[in-house]
Amino acid sequence: MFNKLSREFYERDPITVSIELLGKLLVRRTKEGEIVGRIVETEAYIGPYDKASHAYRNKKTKRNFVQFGERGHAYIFRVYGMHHCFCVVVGQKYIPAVALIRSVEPVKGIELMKISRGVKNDVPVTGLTNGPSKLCQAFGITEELNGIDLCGDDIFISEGDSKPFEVGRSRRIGIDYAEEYKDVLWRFYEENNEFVSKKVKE
DNA sequence: CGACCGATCCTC
DNA sequence: AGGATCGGTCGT
Repeated sequence: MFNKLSREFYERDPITVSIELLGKLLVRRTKEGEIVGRIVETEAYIGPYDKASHAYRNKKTKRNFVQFGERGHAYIFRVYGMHHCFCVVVGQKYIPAVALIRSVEPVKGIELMKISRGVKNDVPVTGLTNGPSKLCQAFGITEELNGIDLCGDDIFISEGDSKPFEVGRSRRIGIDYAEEYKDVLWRFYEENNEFVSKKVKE
């Protein structure tokens, strides 16, 4: 039914993996049911030299230690004291690097997503998962899942269909503090997809 | 040990 | 444009 991505998929160049994650399916299995979204927007963060990365200068902390571990595990962190972001540890082991999943297009479990997001049943589906913290809320992803292996069965990423699409790229969102790294084009998205979180120049 | 602030979202 | 909300991180 699903064709789960292998460990080897994640053990490649972080930029390449971030691009190739577009169009893949994020799958979450809960007791309430299965939730699936098609990944339409990602960002790459490469710890050793990227000033926007939580692991800049290879600094290992209580928050970011998962980035230094096995590839294909989930790095989940809290932002603004109330929201979560979901990343995949990628790249050469054991260099800290991740692909941040910024937006997905709902595929299955839309009713569950609406309940988790706390929105009324008649709201448009476009606002459900178009942002890193929105999709975490929709998928029930919290820091309890930090470090979980995406090669397992509770949450994983699968091959999608092979329909072609155009890849857009831009600066990353919300990292104005990152000096010379705030302008690198490490945000990737599917062109003309209405579930991409926001338009950015360049 | 205290102060600062964010890989965001929502409402005004 | 501004508030919510809190733990990690860093400076003292």
